[in-house]
Amino acid sequence: MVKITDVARHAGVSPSTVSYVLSGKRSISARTRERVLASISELGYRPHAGARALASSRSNVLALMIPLRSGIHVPVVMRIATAVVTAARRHDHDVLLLTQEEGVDGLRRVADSALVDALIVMDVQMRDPRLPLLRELDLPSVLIGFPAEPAGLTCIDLDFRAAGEACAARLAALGHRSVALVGSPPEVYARQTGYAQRVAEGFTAAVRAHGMTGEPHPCESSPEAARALVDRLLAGQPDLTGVVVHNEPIVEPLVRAFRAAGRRVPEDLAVVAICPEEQAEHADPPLSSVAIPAEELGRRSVELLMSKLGGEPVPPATLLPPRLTVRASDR
Amino acid sequence: MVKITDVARHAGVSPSTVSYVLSGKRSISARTRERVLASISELGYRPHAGARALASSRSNVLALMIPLRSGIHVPVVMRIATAVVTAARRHDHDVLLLTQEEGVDGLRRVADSALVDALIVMDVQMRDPRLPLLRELDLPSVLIGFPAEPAGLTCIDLDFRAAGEACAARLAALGHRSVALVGSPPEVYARQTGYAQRVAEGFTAAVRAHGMTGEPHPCESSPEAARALVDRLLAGQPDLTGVVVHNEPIVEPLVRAFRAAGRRVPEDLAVVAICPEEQAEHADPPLSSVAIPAEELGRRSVELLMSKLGGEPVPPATLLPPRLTVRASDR
DNA sequence: CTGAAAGCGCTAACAG
DNA sequence: CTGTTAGCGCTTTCAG
Repeated sequence: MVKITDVARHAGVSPSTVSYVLSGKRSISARTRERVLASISELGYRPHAGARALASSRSNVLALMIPLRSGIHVPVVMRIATAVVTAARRHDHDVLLLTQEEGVDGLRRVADSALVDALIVMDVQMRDPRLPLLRELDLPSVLIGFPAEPAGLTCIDLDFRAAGEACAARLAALGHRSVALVGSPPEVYARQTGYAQRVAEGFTAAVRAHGMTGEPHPCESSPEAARALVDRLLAGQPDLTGVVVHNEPIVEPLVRAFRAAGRRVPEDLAVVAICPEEQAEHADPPLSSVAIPAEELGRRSVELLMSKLGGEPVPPATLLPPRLTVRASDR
Repeated sequence: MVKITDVARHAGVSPSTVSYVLSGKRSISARTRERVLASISELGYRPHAGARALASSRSNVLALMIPLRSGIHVPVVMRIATAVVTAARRHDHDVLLLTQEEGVDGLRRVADSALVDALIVMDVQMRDPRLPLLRELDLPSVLIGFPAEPAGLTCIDLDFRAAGEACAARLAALGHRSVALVGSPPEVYARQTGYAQRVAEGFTAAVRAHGMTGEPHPCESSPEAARALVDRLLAGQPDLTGVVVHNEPIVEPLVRAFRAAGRRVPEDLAVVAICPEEQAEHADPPLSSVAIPAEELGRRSVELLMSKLGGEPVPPATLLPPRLTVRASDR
């Protein structure tokens, strides 16, 4: 293994000079920098991560804790994760993967052992058991999602309330009067995951504000559940002409179920979804939708952490505004 | 931060004794072990990962490189990843997440900097550019997937050839004579990803061996592509009565397309899928299928690495035998 | 602008 | 069965 003293000897400088060339923490004459860099690449030098972490008390690793549970949409989690990795690499950091299963102890473990410099936590619940730890830890952290009491934390998410509002407002603007929200599975509401509730709130507020009628309906993520809900919906609300869907796996089964029940989309029924852009584009018909900005969430989480690690202040709350793209599923 | 000397002082022993209590690398009297453990938990001691890595030249971290590309099925990747993390934790290791995007350089980087002790690489191509590095590195590695030339490497995967065979053999046993394989998207074959080819080979061999007729048909992962393929298939092979599908996202669109073309499943057409168990169970009708053993692949990859790290010999190739579960989609 | 040297916290000989 | 001690490879004062 080639080490910093090897590089120093080869370049005819001291180890500290090599270190400073790499870190840029003090000015180095152009000539010695050149020589050092040449030696580094000639010898194929790569600093030992552990040694560096020990000496500098910075591991250059971020922890990302991902959810495993039912009711979450896997592709979105995956996109966020890869966006986090990509963004972290741009800032010369790596990403350690933790699962929700590890819980509070897992976070404490990687923090206390100095394995990581900062934490990103996904799938935040209203009263998340991890919050006390995140507040007391002196490692910076970012939550993707908003708990009930975000004071003292840094949170980022799509503004789901505004998204729910925007979808309902869109239906109102098209002249619909009787609408419905097909929401996340009941267990997602039950465990008080914020985004599901917030969509429902935004939807309900906009329905009221625009003088429409209609309510949120939690729905399991299975085609059968979608079909059953369609039956119930049309029985209880026969004049229904507009639907907002916020439940990725059943977006298409739902459209088919309506079709099977004699409601064509968009001729008889307007559908607006909250789902990943790609899914909306590839649906039949392509869905008017509010996109879930997975890449942006991942990237900006990392950027927030980098600012915090750099000692810069960051906004405690970042709500990404919903962007509604009109496609072919509503009119 | 509480360190090993603090624990040692508190327990009235030397730092090395604390270290040995933790590592178990030499025998400690029950009494001092008790005392040390008590001090550890009382003080909340957690060894500094960097210091430990530096002193022991073991980071206790595994790298997992996941694919990002089109044509791979995200839920399976995610399941493998979480299985790897879970298994790694059982062996007191953590997992560093790398993306395919980082390529060979990424692997070299984490290896050379001693960030990780071992590597797991997914989505292996027939002639994968990462193979030379993996062969020359002195870090243990495991490939999930088989390249054309696996000599000198440790590989594990579902036996996709046997899976293709088993599906075709099942159709043969049911008396079908004219069959087809609906395979992965063309780009997956084009980049010589082994599993797609192997399914096709196994399928073709079994078709021939059982005196049936039928061929593999690559197919894009979109419902339109599935519909188009169904049209072509029925036009060119009107006596078709059995289909093997190996393309997760279009399994259900394909069944619907056949139905729309007047072929009910399973009455007019037998369908056998190669897909995750969960997907097969929830399809309509539930699909007879060969499961993709994501959890087992992740877990056993880790176990192989642990054996290698422990200096034990491991089999160079592990092919998990296909298990066909009969459900309602064939008869 | 550069060097010398003191640790960072832990492990693993070596010594008893 | 336990203690002493010499590093592991790097960063960062302190000195010049």
